[in-house]
Amino acid sequence: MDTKHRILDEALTLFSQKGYANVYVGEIADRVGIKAPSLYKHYKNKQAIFDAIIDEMNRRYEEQAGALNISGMNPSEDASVYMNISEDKLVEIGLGLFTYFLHDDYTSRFRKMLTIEQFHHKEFADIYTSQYVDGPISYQKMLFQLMLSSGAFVPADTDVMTLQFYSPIYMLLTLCDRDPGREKEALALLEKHIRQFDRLYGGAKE
Amino acid sequence: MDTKHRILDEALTLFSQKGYANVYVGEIADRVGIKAPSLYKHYKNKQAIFDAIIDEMNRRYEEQAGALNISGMNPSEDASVYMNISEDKLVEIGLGLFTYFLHDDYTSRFRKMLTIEQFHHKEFADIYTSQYVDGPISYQKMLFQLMLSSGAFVPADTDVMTLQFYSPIYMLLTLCDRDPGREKEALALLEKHIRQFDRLYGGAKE
DNA sequence: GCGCTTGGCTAATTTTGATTAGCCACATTA
DNA sequence: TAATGTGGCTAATCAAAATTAGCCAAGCGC
Repeated sequence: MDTKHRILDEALTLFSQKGYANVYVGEIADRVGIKAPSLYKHYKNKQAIFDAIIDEMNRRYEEQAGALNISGMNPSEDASVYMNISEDKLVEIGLGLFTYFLHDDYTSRFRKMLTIEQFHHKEFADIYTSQYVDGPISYQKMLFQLMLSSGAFVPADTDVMTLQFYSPIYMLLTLCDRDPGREKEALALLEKHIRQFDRLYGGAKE
Repeated sequence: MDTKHRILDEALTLFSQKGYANVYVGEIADRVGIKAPSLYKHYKNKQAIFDAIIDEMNRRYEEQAGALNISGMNPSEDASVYMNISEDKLVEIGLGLFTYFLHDDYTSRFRKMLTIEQFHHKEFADIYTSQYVDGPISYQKMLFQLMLSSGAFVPADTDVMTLQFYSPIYMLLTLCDRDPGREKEALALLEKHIRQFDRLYGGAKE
């Protein structure tokens, strides 16, 4: 009954490992436990499977963007919540973001697929950038602005602060995508980074 | 006469845009200005073209590593050269690295190819990591250690310092690979980052 | 209990792209 | 200048994958 979803799921896994062109429909079928021609009962052709993955991705993206708008853009109710954000809290935020991105089942496979296809399809490049660069950065920036305005940090350019906070997360994320064995090392380094970050910028605290 | 090189060159360009599997030998031939079967006068098959690119890449890599060994690993002659490294000098180093990586004709295409193929071939993942993560980081780290030991910076964990210095360069590099239109913005941000970095860590200076 | 839809299968068929065969012109050289 | 090697071309051929045809069983609504 949900063979249709299983197909998408296995296809995404394969596309994220080998890229669209290296995956044969027979391979997808195998994983699902059916024969290749049966796939065509569910999708018009290979391309349609790919497109369905993109659609699903867009759906989730909008869903998530919506959620962020509610919880993120509107915390003006009480900015002081952020004032006393502790070093530990910052570590939690940073490592949480990293861990979520790295391990979330869907997200991580999708990110790898985007990585592989980004230079081929412009739309993928755009999605990638908004999802893994501009998105997180604008969210973090908003946080830092709040924290700054409530005096939690030494005054500084928030663009730079955000860049400095986030880019290690990003770099280590892509590193672990390539080599999952280095996750532990990455986490340790990331924690040191964030504590150091807090020390460098948090001079004005308490 | 040097059709053989032209083939490699065009192939690399195409592989870096679409990935090995999406490039047809006829396409490479077209670009070179010959017919597909003529390619086989120069290379045994498509795979051989690919392999030749890798070989060439390895050749350059070793060449470059050799050069670094001479100019980089052995500057113990006079560490004090680094003591007074100025903010401007640091900016120059950072932006120089960024600009070189981004624009060097061969390097940039090769990096994109690695990006596309990294999850498919483990060897590529390794090359990528050593070339764009571990390599630059260990080099930078060495620099910072020298600078620290000569008192140019406030004492700090060099792993973290290096991570913080380099990862913005890395992130913006991959951003510009995806979207060259953002180079100017990236450069400006990077310069601000490095000046800020210097301010944060350089407290002990002069 | 019958006609219909769903989703699976096997056995073609088609397409596409890589590769080979075999011919030819030109240049080099013994 | 004949022999040979090089690098190009057109016209096959091959192989691999995608896709289609056509059959069948199970489930289901009337």
